[in-house]
Formats: sequence, structure tokens, C-alpha cells
Amino acid sequence: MRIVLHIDMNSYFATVEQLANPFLRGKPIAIGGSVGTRGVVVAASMEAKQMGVKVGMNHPEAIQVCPHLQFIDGDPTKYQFITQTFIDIAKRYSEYIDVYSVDEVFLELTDLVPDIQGAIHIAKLLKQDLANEIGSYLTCSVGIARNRMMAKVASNMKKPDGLSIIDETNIKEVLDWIELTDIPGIGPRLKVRLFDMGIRTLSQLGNHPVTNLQRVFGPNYGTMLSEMGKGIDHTTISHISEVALTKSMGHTYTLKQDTYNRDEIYNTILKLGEKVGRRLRRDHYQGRMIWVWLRWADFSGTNGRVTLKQYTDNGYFIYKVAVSIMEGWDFPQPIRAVGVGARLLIHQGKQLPIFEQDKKQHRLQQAQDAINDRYGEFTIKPARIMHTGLTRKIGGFKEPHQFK
DNA sequence: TCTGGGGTCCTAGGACCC
DNA sequence: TCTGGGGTCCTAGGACCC
Repeated sequence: MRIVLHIDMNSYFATVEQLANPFLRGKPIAIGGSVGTRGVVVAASMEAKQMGVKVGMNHPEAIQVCPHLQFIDGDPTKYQFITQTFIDIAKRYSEYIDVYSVDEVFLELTDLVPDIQGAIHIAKLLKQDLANEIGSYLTCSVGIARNRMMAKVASNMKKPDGLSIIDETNIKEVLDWIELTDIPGIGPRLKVRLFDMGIRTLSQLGNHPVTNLQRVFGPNYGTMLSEMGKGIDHTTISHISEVALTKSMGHTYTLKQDTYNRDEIYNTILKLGEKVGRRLRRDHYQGRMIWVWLRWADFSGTNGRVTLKQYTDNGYFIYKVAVSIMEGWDFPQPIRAVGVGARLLIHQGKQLPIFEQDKKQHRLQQAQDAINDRYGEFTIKPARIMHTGLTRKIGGFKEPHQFK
């Protein structure tokens, strides 16, 4: 039987900020977009959560439940640095590891420990390593179970600093009392549909005729739901040497104010397209499908995509394609947000282009990328996007942070 | 001064080819 | 000329996750 361990860092971004800056410890803080934009809370410290601050809340709402809430600008460099340390520690315990997000990993412990007790021992060692090497202020919740899904459910049962187990002795109870939406894969929409079918608990989902689920949700998804209801998950965790390739890259941006102005929209798409191109080149990807997306004032959206004959990593080209997709579109209401990106990616390694024409373009881009990498986003950029909101420096010089 | 930004995966339907 | 099936590619839309 399998043994899977899931680690979930508690209030990650906010706690890392408190770790880096002792003055923030013990205080309610939130990570969010720059103040003044139409941002939401991206992460909240334990102190803020106790006051009722939740991830996804907008600024005024958060201030209302927690008047002394301090907003901090997020610093991805800092989080990535800690995440790398965290991953390096986790790797010591299993070579079968899935880095699920910036603050979560799954470890396959099957064949490495004799039983659940062995996994508990590993979990304790791991927690101790994290405390020693990152700092005891940052805690994590660990879940141990027979598969990924239930391990994640387990780690969610006690926060912060938890260690929870789901195995044969308690799985029936868990399936009986757990909220449907506590299962990764079941969100609010699905919950409503299942409620309408008379399904309120995971046990009921598991006992529901699978043919009926397949009829309503399709053969594949129906089968998966039925298995979820039984606490079954066959998803494997691959070896550390198998790198998962990125499948899609894109950027979206919410405008300071809703607008009908096509020029402003196209300008923003150009900026975002350049950002996408730069990231594609930096990571040695090219994409063959370009997508563009608009969100209207009422929060509904529309999108278009087109598949190209050739692959590209050129930001200006991505912008041109995006604009061509939008050509026939009407603007029935003002636009709130736009997005653009590339899919159907291939990873290239560091090959150089073959044709002379391409070579020249390639050298130009390399020079531009090098400057932007050093001095921050959009130091060099198409003239059209000069003197606009997105030109502020992002990144730039960052000294390694001191922790503990 | 209502509701961010980064992604993944699934389904349905139409076009097209053999 | 009419008919059908299978497979693949593409677009569009949506749900969900952190």
C-alpha cells in the first residue's frame, strides 16, 4: 500500500515577510498588490486570519474586519529563495517529489518506510530540519495518507504546525464529515450541482451510481468524481529527474480604471506581450498558440485563440497576433482587465536560430533581455510604451536576505 | 473605494482527412 | 452520388487550484 506525505507551509508569503523583518512578527499583515490599485489580499499572517482577514478579500473589506492590518508589497524573489531551501530539504527524504506550488510539495514514501509510523518519523525530522535551516517562525502542516488527494486533505485538517494522518482506521469518518469543497478538484460550482443531485458528503458521492455521474459529468470526469468520493486517487508522483515542462505562459493586468479606449487596451497588450516574449526566451520556450482575453466591467469575460503555423517567442509578434484576433470584437461595455499569452509550448534548449535574418533578430533580443534582466523590466522597450504605468522597475538589485 | 495573477485540465462541437 | 465511422486538429467555454 502506498504512503504519501504532503507538506503545506502555513501562511507562507506573510510568514516569510515576518521572518525577514522581526518588526512584523505578531502583527496582522497582508500581502497584496500595490495600495491604490484594485488589489486583493494574496496572503495573510496568522494574526490577520484570526481577525477574519481572508485570501481574496479586497482592500477595504480587509481593513474593515482588521483596522490595523498592514499591507506589504509581495517580493517573489524572497519567496522563491525560501522555497528552494524548502525543496532541497524535502528532497533529502524522497527522490519522488512533486513541487505542487510555491509552498506545497508531495513526497512519495512508499518503499522508503515500512508503515505509517515510519512516515510520521520522517515528518518530524523534516519539520525539525525546516526549523533549523529556515527558522522556527515558519511552520508547516503535514498530511500523511494512502494517496495524494487524501494526504492533501490531511495536511489541511490542522493548521498551523499540524501533523495529521488518514489511513484505514479513520478514512470512513473523514469521508463522512468532510466538506465537499475541501477536496481538491471540487469547487463551489460543482458543489452546487452535487447538492442539487442530493449529494452532500464525500461518502454520498462515493455511493452514488457511477453511471449517473458519468452521464451528468462525462465518462472521464464522472469516474473521477466517483473515485474521489471513495477516497481513491491513482495519481502518481514522478522521480525528481523528470522535469515537468511548462504548458502555458501568460500575463494579465487589471487596468486602473475601466475603459472603452482601444489604444489603451492595445498598449497594455503590447506591454504584456513583451513580458510574455521575454519570459519565453529566458526559459527557452516557444509557443504556437496565442491567446488573448478581456474582462468586462461586470466581470464576465471573453477570449480568443489562434494556432500559428510556426512557433514564436517574439513579444511584438505575439502582440500583433493578439490584436488580429480582437479585430472584429465589439466592446459592449468598458474593459476592466486584459490578458495575453502563449500555449502549445516547446522547450528548446539553448539552440541558435538557423537563418541569417533570425540571427540578427536573435542577437538584438539577447542584448535587450540582458539589460532588462539586470536593470529590471522595461528598461528597454518599444517606444510606444514609454512613460506609462507599467514601466516601473520590477526586480532589479536584490541582496540575499538574512533570515532567522 | 467590491472581486489579482499565475496556471492546469476537461468537454463539446465543427472541420477535415482517410 | 450517397453514406458512415474513426481519428486528429482546432476553437470556445468553463471549472478549479494556489
